[in-house]
Amino acid sequence: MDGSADLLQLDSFLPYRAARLATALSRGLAAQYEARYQISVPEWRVLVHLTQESEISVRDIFTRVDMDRARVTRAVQRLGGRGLVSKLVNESDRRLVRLALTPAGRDLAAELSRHAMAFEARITATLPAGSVATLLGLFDSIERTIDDESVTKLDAS
Amino acid sequence: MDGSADLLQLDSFLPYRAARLATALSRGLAAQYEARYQISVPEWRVLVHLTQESEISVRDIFTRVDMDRARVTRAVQRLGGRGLVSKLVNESDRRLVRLALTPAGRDLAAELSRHAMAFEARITATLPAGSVATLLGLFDSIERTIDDESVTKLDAS
DNA sequence: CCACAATCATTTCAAATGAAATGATTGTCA
DNA sequence: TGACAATCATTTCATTTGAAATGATTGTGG
Repeated sequence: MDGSADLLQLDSFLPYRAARLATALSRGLAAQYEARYQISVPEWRVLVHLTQESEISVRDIFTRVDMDRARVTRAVQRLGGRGLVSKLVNESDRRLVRLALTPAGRDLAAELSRHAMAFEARITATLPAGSVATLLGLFDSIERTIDDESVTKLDAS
Repeated sequence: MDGSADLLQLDSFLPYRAARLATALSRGLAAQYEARYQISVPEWRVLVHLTQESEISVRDIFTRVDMDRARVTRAVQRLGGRGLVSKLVNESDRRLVRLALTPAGRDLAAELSRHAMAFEARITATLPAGSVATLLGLFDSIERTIDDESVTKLDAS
């Protein structure tokens, strides 16, 4: 009856802490590449994603990388203008675009990857062994639960 | 010598996964209140922060809540216009503003808190016991390491 | 085969964002 | 005390964002 249960503790509230962590990591990482290579966060994501597989479409990227279509399109435009990414029409389905790294883009992406891995290594070096695996596993679980929740809602409508 | 070490695996890259998790949680939470109460994410943060302590300034909020001054100012303006937050001049230092919840703001904040806690409970219910404490502890460590890193850089300049 | 829905990428446009400038007030130190 | 730096909140302005509209192409049911 003391009412304490209806006061949210922001500092231990997971969505808020996740947002704070993501911002801190994103800023820390961007400090490694933004000024030096003139690459924005959306551009970084597109470049690194193109490293994973070649010959993919705009849709392939934005469904996996948590950016909407417009953001991917604009990042690709800037990267294309700098000769880092090539755009060809997919002849078997002319609605799709075939994106790929140019040689210059591949070089830059490799450079960015090195900085990114070094940054992550510095961050995780201070954590107990196995922490990253623990984090990734919990992140997976949480994302699945959120997906289920929104699907459930859609069903009810 | 096979070169695999210089390819970043995006799906297990902590900054990327943290960003994805934060977006998913933020969207899932916002779905609980945005449409129903006409409250944006920055407004939500200001309201809930005002729940923690009363009589605080714009600066108090944006230093703790990971939004810049302009964003806090604008959120407060909207909340003030709806009669949810009051703004008074701090007489002991007339540069500062004394922000506080109005009775209507207090009611709404309590309502939002309930939804938020219920949402978090649904998310964490599926996780192993103690997971949230583990997550928060690791988040703390990572944030400290990032702070140290940027401080180190400033020292060198 | 052909109308119509669906999908893809881009563009448009209004709103949000954040860095820098501004105005007001307070702290400092000579 | 009085000039000057520092701090607070707000505003300005150029850029970014994302929802919706558009145009182009492909899938589908009759």
